Amino acid sequence: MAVAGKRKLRRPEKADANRKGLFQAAAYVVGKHGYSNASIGRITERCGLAQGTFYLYFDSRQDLFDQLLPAVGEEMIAYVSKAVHGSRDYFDVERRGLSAFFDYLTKNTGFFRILYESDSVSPEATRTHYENLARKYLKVLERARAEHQIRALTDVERDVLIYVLMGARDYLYRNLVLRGGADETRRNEIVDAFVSILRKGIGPEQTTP
Amino acid sequence: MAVAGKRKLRRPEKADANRKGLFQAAAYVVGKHGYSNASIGRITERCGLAQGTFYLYFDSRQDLFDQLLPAVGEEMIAYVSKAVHGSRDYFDVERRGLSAFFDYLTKNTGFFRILYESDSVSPEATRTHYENLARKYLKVLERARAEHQIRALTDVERDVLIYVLMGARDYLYRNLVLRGGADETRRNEIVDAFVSILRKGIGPEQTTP
Amino acid sequence: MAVAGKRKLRRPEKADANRKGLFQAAAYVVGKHGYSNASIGRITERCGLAQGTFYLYFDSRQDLFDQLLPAVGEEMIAYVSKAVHGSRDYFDVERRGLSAFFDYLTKNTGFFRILYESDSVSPEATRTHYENLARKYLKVLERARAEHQIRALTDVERDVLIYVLMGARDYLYRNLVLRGGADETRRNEIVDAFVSILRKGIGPEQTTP
Amino acid sequence: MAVAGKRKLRRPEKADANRKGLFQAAAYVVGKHGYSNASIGRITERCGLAQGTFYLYFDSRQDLFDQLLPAVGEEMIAYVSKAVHGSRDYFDVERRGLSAFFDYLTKNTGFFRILYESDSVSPEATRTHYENLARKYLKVLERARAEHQIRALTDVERDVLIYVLMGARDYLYRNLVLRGGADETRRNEIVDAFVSILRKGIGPEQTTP
DNA sequence: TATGAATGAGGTTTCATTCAT
DNA sequence: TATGAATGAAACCTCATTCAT
Repeated sequence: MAVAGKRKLRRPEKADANRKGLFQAAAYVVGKHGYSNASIGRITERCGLAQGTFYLYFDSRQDLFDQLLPAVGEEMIAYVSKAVHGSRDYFDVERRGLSAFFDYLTKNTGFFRILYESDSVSPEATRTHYENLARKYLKVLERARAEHQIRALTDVERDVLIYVLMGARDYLYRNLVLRGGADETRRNEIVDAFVSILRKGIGPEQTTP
Repeated sequence: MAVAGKRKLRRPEKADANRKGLFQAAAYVVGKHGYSNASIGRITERCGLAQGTFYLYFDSRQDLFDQLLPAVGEEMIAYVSKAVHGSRDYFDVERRGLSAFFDYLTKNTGFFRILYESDSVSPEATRTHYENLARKYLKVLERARAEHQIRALTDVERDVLIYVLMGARDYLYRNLVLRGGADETRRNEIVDAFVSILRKGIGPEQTTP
Repeated sequence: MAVAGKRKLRRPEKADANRKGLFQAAAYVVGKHGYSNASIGRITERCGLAQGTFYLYFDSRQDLFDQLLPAVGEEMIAYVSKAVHGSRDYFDVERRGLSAFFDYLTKNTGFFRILYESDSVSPEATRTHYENLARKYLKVLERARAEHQIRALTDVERDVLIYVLMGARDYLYRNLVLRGGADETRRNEIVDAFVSILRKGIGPEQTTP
Repeated sequence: MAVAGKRKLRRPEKADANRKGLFQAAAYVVGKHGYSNASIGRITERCGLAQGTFYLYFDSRQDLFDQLLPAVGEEMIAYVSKAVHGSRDYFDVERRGLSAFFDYLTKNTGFFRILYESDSVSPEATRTHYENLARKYLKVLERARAEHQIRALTDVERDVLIYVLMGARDYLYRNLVLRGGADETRRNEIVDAFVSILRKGIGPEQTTP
């Protein structure tokens, strides 16, 4: 006690801590039980606050839900961004990116559920998240093209590509990694196969005469 | 009365009708209000049955949810299958398939929600649905390969491809068609762009010396 | 049990009984604790039903409050009407009416509170009640005039009179009877004094030269 | 700073200002939303104080309510008193008094609600208010009698009269002015009709042989 | 087989009051 | 003296499920 000093939080710091605590608790609870079972009671209990306190930080349960995915989404994006830093070329970015995505979701299974249920609970939040994501993809693709690492794409091809890439990460994780229970070796195979298809497509072999 | 006959449904027929009625009502209500707001009351009201009657056909609300997506999913699959019948080659199948998928979801916006929320409400049902779908894709791919319309794929490439295709349909519809409000022209462009990427990939152009 | 027969209520009878039971319980609870403390829990507990059952008979708490005063008001009006039946003339009607009103409120102290708080809780209900009452007064006054028991009144005088009469009953009860704790003798004096003022007014005596 | 002086309120002055500010805010909030919706939060917010500060000036919410009506009631009484000053005779006092009462309530609709709901929230406050009022009436009547402007009244007649007058103001305002939406002309008619009834009563005309 | 009244747990939200700052 | 974050007890309402008819 005499030693302390550090442990005591000033008023505004405490407020920040509570807010963050509620976000974390919400992420945990929604990730584990789904939005519809994420009651205020469960959330506040988990971070040691009273139910009423919740309303000092959020207008309503919906208000929290509207902010949840964008908040946790940034974290995921940051994780993946960091992982792809220093890649050799565009296809290396995709390889590392998909791999890091698998990693992140494996470690944060909750994020998975937050993401997938968000669409029905808060379309707005979902839209924001996907826009954040799309912006990221766009930047990467533009640079890749500038450096002639990928072929020229029409505008619509580029838009389509962005969502194909997003969808791929999602579906590959859900169906092959999570449901398929893929170990590291298998995950690497998956990643390689994906990059191979992405690079070459699946058109028939050119028979050079 | 004893004479009657035509108009009156026999016992098992009536039971079947009720069961089907409940499914349809559930599809409508879940599609419109989401699983969590699909109360037994709303569902039974919509098909003119009493609340209690529900439990003669389903063990519980969950039991219904576990059966709902596979049931309505078959319809969607049938719709798409029919649309691709008579295609020229594999890429024509993909073209028509994606187009038909867009059509179906545009006409049956309810299906959309049943599908996307299903994952959190009944993972089992979702798994079944995606398995049905994967089987379909597999058959098509095998035949395409047999007829040399696509290049040779490793086993893992084939698995990856299947889920990339599924994810693409999902994400393209959600983000470009639905959210983007694409008209028919734009939808055709999207479909073409997708098939083009699928066929050729996005690797850099080969510069022939 | 073998004897029974009478005790068992048929379905629709029971529904009626429940509805009436809720009304009575509500009248009691509101009369005793006021509208704002008349929780659904208290009301249903008092008539031995579950909280949820309440909503089979009323859309909401407000819905009940919107119906409460008119319902109990009719009872009061009927009580007073019966008491004035067979009066000698108009002033006898007023005398007996006021007396009966005092009686009714003394026996049903709850009514008092239901009436006075109703204005802020359900203006609609209050309006309905006062309209019912005004109609009653009007009829009595018209007949009194037809039989030349009161002097000719202008239209606005008649309107004013009606509300003066209503207000008098209210204020005399509240201030002299209830608060003043009047016994029967005193109550009779009050009634007589009121009728005397009503009949003669308070203008200065005519000094006949 | 040390120099200052004028603008800064001394300690007790500031306390007084806060107290008065809370009263005013409470009058506004109760008048607009009713007692049951007059939360401490709303009241303090309106006068720019913190919630906790409330408890430096009042023991509890109830404590405030117990003082509110008498406080604002004085203002109304003062308004009416001023308006009747200089009247010709007693009936002129009643005429001007009723008229001023209508005026005051029309301008201060909030007072209306404070008054009518007060009975259930704080019977004590209500009693005090009506006693203040009754004293006023008594004085006026005594002088009127002394000057032979009204006929002789028994003690009980006088008591009854006081509450009939009070009830009349209340009911006429509520039902004919407020609900009836009376304009100035109509209001004057109402006032005149009331005074006429008050003066002459409604007994049948004397037919002088 | 079919009904629908009845249940009661559980959810979100409000708010008077306290207390460390 | 003044603050406002924190509390936690209700309150209203919904709904899956049961069961007597």
